[in-house]
Amino acid sequence: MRSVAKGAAGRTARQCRPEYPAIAPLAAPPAAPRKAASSGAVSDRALPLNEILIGDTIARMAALPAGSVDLVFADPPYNLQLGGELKRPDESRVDAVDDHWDQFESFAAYDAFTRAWLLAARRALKPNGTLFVIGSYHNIFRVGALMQDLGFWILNDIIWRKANPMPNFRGRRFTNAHETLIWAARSADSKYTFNYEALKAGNEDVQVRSDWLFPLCTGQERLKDEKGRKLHPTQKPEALLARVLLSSTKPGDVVLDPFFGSGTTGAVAKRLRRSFIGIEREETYADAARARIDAVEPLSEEALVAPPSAREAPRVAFSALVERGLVTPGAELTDAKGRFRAVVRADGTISLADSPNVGSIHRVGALAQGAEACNGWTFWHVEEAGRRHPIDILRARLRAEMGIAAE
Amino acid sequence: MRSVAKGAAGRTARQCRPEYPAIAPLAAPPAAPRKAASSGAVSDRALPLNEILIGDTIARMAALPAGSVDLVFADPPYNLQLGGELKRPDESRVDAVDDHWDQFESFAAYDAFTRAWLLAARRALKPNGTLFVIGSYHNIFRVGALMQDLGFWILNDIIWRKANPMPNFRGRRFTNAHETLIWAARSADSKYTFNYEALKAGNEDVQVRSDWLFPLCTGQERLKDEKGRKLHPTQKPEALLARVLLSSTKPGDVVLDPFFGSGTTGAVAKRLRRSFIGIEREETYADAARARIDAVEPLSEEALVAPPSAREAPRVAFSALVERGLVTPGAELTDAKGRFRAVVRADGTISLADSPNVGSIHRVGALAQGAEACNGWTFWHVEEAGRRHPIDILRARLRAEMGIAAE
DNA sequence: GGGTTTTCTGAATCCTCCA
DNA sequence: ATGGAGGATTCAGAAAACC
Repeated sequence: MRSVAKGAAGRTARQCRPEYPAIAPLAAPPAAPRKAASSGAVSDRALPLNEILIGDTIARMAALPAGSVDLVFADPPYNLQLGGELKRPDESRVDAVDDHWDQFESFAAYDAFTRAWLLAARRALKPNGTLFVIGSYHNIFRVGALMQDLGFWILNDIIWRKANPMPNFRGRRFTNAHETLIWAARSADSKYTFNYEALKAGNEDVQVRSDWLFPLCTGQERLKDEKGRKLHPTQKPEALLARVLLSSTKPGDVVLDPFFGSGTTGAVAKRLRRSFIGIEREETYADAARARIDAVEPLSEEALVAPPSAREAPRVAFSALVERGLVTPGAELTDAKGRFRAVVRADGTISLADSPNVGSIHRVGALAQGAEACNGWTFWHVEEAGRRHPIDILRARLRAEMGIAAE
Repeated sequence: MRSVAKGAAGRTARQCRPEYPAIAPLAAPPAAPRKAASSGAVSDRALPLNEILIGDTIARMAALPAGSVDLVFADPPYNLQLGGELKRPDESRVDAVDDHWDQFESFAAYDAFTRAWLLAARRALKPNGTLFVIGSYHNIFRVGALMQDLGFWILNDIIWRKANPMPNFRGRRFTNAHETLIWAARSADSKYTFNYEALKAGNEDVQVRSDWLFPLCTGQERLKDEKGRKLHPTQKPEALLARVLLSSTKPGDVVLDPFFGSGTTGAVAKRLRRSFIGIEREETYADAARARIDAVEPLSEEALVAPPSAREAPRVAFSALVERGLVTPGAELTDAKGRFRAVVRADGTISLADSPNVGSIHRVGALAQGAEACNGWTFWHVEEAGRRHPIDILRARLRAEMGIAAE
């Protein structure tokens, strides 16, 4: 890593890892199972896939079939309330976001607008769909509270830590160095998509945290107009969208972006072989987005195949191991240190030695330790060739035999 | 929608506020600026400094003199959606968690509670006071939106990035690795305290960002009960509070914590020579907090001296330099590169070479560059011993002569 | 051409005193 | 209250300009 071994304390700024977290270029199981995009369902055929709809986002969303999209990614107006112009210490002027679409009469007006588009987005979502919204302290609290009011179930709030934020020029506040994303399911009982294993595998085998570090969208990636000025005031970095789509969608899924802008969502969706629906009010932005997306080459399908996911692997009962002969009834199971012993029964239950207790590998494992719960697959071991292995090994062997890859 | 012209844009923000509910009557005594804690003002004498008040926080706050505290730090409860057991703020049970109406009911109850304590805190704050609230996605959005509704002016949202968060055991979400603090002034025109220079100096001379990295409160710092279990479920790390107090208060300031809990705010306030007022409902916590705070030794005053701050240094007019002979009338001033020249006049004004312009060092510096504004102290240079120095050097010399430290 | 320096810019609620 | 003036204030990264 770095050589900034400065004292124990290590303050904030310098402590951030300079390198950006690698995005696993692979994230999701094969597209096949979810046939959303290719199925012949009526509602699907009505979906304007991979198109940019021009007009009022609420009306456009209302015209989509209900329950038809897997993910909504929304980057709504922030309702910045800027004072006079701001200058840098060198007297140059800061190019502020003063576009008309970011101006609202009042918090009440902003709330009404927010409520309306959130409702429309919720209607468009499949029951198991999820929603991401990005914002700053100017608007995100209002958005989050309204989401809760409308029945969205918040899964995480996520911090986009900007590697290179604009400083605070007057020295009157902390550098505003992040934006907030809220990730929510359509309702509390949604069975949403979260590609946990793939994310973890792409993150040096540790869980991905709720704080993400990415640089701003600058340089070549930033779209420019014919005069070389930034085309859109708030273009988001593709890396951010890639993390969003890789974490919460599968290839083939449909992503709706009701504030399409420069089309980052569409570009990343195409690259990652997801479908998108964009809604944008301004033709100028839509035209630029279309050209941008046309130039994108999708990644190869192999690049998008996920590593085997334990969670999504089909359940294999211990009894199946017995049935298939990977464990013989009467075999002895022990814990890792050989302190507890149990005997395998023909029905796939096990019985604890020196006790009348019979039950599942999990239940009996818990009983043996006096614990409330226990993962029998990793607790119990079998001896093979003089070495102890967790029975999870046998399960993996069975899965391999069955030719089960990922899902 | 309004069309906001560039120049007039400044008023946008202010126009948003009038329609919000009127704030509780605030007598808002001007409160002798800094020395509040030590001054003999009547309202101050009534302040229960460095005490823990037992009881309902809203009632207790209402009994404090209005406009009497410099900072409120609040770590409110968020008993929502946790563990399937839903409680209203008054501790009554909410029956059906999945009932949408009840969910709404509980949000409404939480909002009412939040609104009430925020109003009470606002009343207790001095006009130039600020408020920190810490929370997670369960409650922070509601709190933030209500703060805006009540007229608080958000200065920053701050992310406490946990160095060692609890992992997500189910693998169904991102590791919840942060909490959010909202920092807000009592109103948009508050002249709040922000120790910018000191913070920057302690951060390798770069501005402190809005994302702070601290470990959880563990080990010796974590209070334990007689059975060795953690005494309080959400004890905050002292490092976090230290950053809060060091950034937004001066020694001697009064800090109110309406959800005192294990007393971290009090312990840190005492160590940093701030006064505190704690409010806590549970005697057990208050007892532990009292013992904890009693054991704290305040830092030496020297350890708390603020570094020199240009902003707070006494004003010295350029004419004073002329009067004292640090610059002689007729001396030549140039910019750093020697492109512009001006001559010092006896009255402390300067005249631009080859032009009829006469005025202050700032005005003439701006004129010379064709800029709108200019800091003459750093723009203009004098030559001494063959080297060019900004005239700011002379000012520093005069301040030293006058024996003026930096406040 | 290659290495170094300068310039430019990014969702920003960004000053304060005194007359 | 309001206006004018004093004078305080920036980090990282990429691109352009300059040797």
